[in-house]
Amino acid sequence: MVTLAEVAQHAGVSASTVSYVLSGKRSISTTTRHRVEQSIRELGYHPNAGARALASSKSNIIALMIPLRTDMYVPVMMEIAIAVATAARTHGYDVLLLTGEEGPDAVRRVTGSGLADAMILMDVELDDERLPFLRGTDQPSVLIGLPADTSGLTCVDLDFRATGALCVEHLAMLGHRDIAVIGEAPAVYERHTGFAERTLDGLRTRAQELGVRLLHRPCEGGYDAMAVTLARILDERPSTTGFVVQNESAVEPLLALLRQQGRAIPEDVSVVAICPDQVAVQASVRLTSVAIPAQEMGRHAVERLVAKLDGRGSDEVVLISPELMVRASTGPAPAAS
Amino acid sequence: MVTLAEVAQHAGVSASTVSYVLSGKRSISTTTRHRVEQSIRELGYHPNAGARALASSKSNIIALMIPLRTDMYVPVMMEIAIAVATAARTHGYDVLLLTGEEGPDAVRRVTGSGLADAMILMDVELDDERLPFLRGTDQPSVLIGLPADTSGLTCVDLDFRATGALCVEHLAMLGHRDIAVIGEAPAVYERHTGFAERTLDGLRTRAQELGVRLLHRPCEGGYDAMAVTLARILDERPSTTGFVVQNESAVEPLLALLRQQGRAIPEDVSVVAICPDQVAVQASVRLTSVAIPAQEMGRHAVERLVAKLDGRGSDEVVLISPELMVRASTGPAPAAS
DNA sequence: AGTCCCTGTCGAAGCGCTTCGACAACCTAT
DNA sequence: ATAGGTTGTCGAAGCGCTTCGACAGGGACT
Repeated sequence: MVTLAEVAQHAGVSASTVSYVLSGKRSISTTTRHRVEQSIRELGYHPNAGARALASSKSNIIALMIPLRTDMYVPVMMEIAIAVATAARTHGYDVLLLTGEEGPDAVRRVTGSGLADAMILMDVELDDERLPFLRGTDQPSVLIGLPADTSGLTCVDLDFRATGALCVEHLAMLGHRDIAVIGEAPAVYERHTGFAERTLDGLRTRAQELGVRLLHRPCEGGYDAMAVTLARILDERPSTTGFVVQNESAVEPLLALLRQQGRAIPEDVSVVAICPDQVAVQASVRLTSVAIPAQEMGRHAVERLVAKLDGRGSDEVVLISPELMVRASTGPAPAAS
Repeated sequence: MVTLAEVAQHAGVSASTVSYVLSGKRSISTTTRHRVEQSIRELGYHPNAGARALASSKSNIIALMIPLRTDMYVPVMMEIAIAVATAARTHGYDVLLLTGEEGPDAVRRVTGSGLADAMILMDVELDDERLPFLRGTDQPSVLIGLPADTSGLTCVDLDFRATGALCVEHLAMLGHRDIAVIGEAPAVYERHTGFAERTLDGLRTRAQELGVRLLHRPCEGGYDAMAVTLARILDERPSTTGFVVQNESAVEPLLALLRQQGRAIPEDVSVVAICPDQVAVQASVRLTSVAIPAQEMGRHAVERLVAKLDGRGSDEVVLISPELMVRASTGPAPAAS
């Protein structure tokens, strides 16, 4: 393993000079710089991460805490994770992957050991148990998701309340008066995941404002669960003509079931999905949808974090505005029969 | 930040003693140990990762290189990543997330800087450009996937050849004589991803042995692509009654299309999928499938790697035996009309 | 009583890097 | 010609930990 000292010797300069060439924190003559760079290349030198971290108390690592459960939005999570890793690299950071398993302990461990300089938390619950510790430390952090109390925190998220409102608006505008919401699995609501509740709030509020009737039903993904849920909904409100689907894995089953019952999309019923664009265009009907901008969220989170690490930027909540893309799954409500 | 020295002082022992309590590398009297542990708890001490890495030349970090592209098996990748992270933690390792973006350079960077003690590579191509370097270094590594030449490497993968064979066998046993294979997207074959080619090989070989006719067509995921592909297949071989689907995102579209054409599953046509169990049971028909054991692969990879790091274990190829689970999507071939 | 061997503890030497103060060497402005 | 600034380089201290050799004290032997 090549060390700084060896490079210095090879280039005929002192170790500190090499260090300054690397960091650029002091001016170095062009000749010397070139000579050092040459030696680095020839010897194939890579600075030792541990020594660096020890001497500078900076690890150049960002910890990313992803949820352990895979009961929702797996592709979204993955996409965010990749976006975070990619964005972090462009700023010279590597990403440490933590699963939610250890919970608050992981946060303490990583902070305490100086393993990472900062962290990004995903799947934040409204009253997340990791938050008190995060507020109490000066380790920079960014949440992807929105807890109930955001004071002293930086958060990045899609504006799910606006997303809900947007979906209702779109359907209402098309004349739908009875809208059913296929929500996330009950477990998601039970642990008070912010985005699910906010979406619902947005849906309800706007529905009320527009005088539209709304029926919300949580639903596990999959065909069978969707079949049961749909039957109940149509039983309770046969006049339903608009659907908003939040649970990605319920989308395709819903479409199949509706078709099977002889309800044409979008002639008889309209469906709006909240899902990644890729899902929306790959479905059996090109879905009118509000996209979940995973990439953008990941990138934003890293940028906020790097800003904090550089002493720029402060606590703030970044809500990304939802955009509704009209495709082939929504249309005017059928004339009342 | 609490240091070893502070703990030592608080406990009234020397720093080395605290270190030995932590590592257990020398015997320590029960009294002293308890006193030290008490101090550690009281002061909330966490060993500094950088210092540790520097002094011991071990980072206790495993690098995990995941593919950047998201054109296939996203949930599988995610599940593996989570399994790796979880398994690594139980062995005292953390996981560094690398995207394939940097390619071989990332391997060199991480190895050279001592950032990680070992690495796990996913999405290995048959003739992967990262392999030469991996062979040339003494950094332990495990591949998830199987390259063409496995000499000097440790690999973990599902036995995709056997998987292919198993699918054909099952259909042949049920009397199907004409089988169509819905493969991965063309791009996957173009970059010579091992698993896709091996599966195909397994399918073809067994088909020949059993005297069954096989038609293989790559297919992008999604509804429209599947529709085109299916039309071509049925045009070319109208007598097709068995399908093997490898591309996860083609499964549901295929089912929908078949139904739409009035072909009943499993009365008229049988479908075998190669996909995670979760997908198989959530589909609109409970699918007969060979599961991709993501968790198991991740766990295995970590265990092999830890064995190497402990000086146990050597290069070897672990092929997980496929298991075909019969569900509701396959049945006897219809009598020839 | 003396020898030998454990067991438990300590001190000190690094690990490879960053960073601070020092200081030649040179340039510019008096 | 001299004082005052720059600029480029160096030496040394130290980051917090691991680990090696040393050694005191106490049993178990001869």
